[in-house]
Amino acid sequence: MKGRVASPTPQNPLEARLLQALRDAGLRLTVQRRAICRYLASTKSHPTAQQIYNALKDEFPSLSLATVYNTLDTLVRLGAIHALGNTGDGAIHYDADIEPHVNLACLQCHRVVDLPCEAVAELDRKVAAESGYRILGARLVYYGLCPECQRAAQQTPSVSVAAHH
Amino acid sequence: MKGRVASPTPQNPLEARLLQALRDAGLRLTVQRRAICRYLASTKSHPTAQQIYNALKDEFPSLSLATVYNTLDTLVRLGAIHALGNTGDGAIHYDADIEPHVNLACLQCHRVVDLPCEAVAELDRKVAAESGYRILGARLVYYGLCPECQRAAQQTPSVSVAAHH
DNA sequence: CTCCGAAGTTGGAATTATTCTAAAGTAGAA
DNA sequence: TTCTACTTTAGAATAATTCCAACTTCGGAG
Ligand SMILES: [Mn+2]
Ligand SMILES: [Mn+2]
Ligand SMILES: [Zn+2]
Ligand SMILES: [Zn+2]
Repeated sequence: MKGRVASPTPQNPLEARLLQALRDAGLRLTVQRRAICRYLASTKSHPTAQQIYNALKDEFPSLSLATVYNTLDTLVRLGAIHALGNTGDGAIHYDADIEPHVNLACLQCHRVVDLPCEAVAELDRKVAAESGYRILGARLVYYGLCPECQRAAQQTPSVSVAAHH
Repeated sequence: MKGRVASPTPQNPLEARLLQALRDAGLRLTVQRRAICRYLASTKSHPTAQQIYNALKDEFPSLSLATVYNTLDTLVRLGAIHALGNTGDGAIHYDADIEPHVNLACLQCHRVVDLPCEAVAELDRKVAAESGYRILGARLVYYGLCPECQRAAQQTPSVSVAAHH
């Protein structure tokens, strides 16, 4: 049968990689960490800590936002996920996909999408070889206005780039 | 003679570009904005708002931190400088050099240095051509431990990556 | 040259994402 | 099962950034 509550070996390879990173570091695989890893691996939305918390609090009512922050920080320090930074909404967005690619962030709607790009792999190699740094992660983001928000801006040409208030 | 108080046409091409971006946008070239642009163009240190403020407050005692934030925001929105994000010190670092290059951020000492890289120009072109976004800026950062901080970490192997407190 | 309105600056208050804390819970080795 | 170091938790604390309303400055009209 396909019953049983939880699958000990996750099908999602992204999720498996995150859990393995925790294991390799000698850290415990708690329910909370599993849930956060599962959520990170399940979405391409580049979520913030608050978004992860909101997505999980129904299933795990005792989950604390502090745990989400702690886990994200741990995963970033392990190099298992990337911290892309703020996209205009004041919160840091995270990316569980560490395969070489470029991220496009919209300053208007705050969404982040991926752009496959072979040149990034070359970049990774060059940085690893020449920088002398111990690299933990990358933040490869181009920011601006997505196609939809550009259209929306044209229909309401009221505020120019110079306008503050 | 080489007297006179201020040079109307700055020698630094980076500074000239920042001022021209403000002019082109129809914005006023105030003393504060000039000073902030001059400082941004004068350093390769990828400063934060507070660092810029600290560097200028002796020369401009009335300068407000709010003005530094406003000006940085304006320059970012014009695409004249890049917002690289937080490097572990909780503050956003800015880069007045928008020529294609990679930035290396150290999570320990919070310094950011440049790594020239021709592959980035290709990346820029690809993103401009294929993304459909109106690109305002880029945040091309690899983060980790700089050579110096790696050495320091070896001599004090007390706290591993797993240690929180 | 003087006046006026828009744009810009200022200091301090307000906001809020993130971090800190100490107490309570639990994974996992033995 | 037992033990303990590692984790989680709720809430307080921190501090970067934004907001605000009053004041100043700039550049053009008259
Ligand atoms: Mn991505
Ligand atoms: Mn740089
Ligand atoms: Zn958008
Ligand atoms: Zn360092």
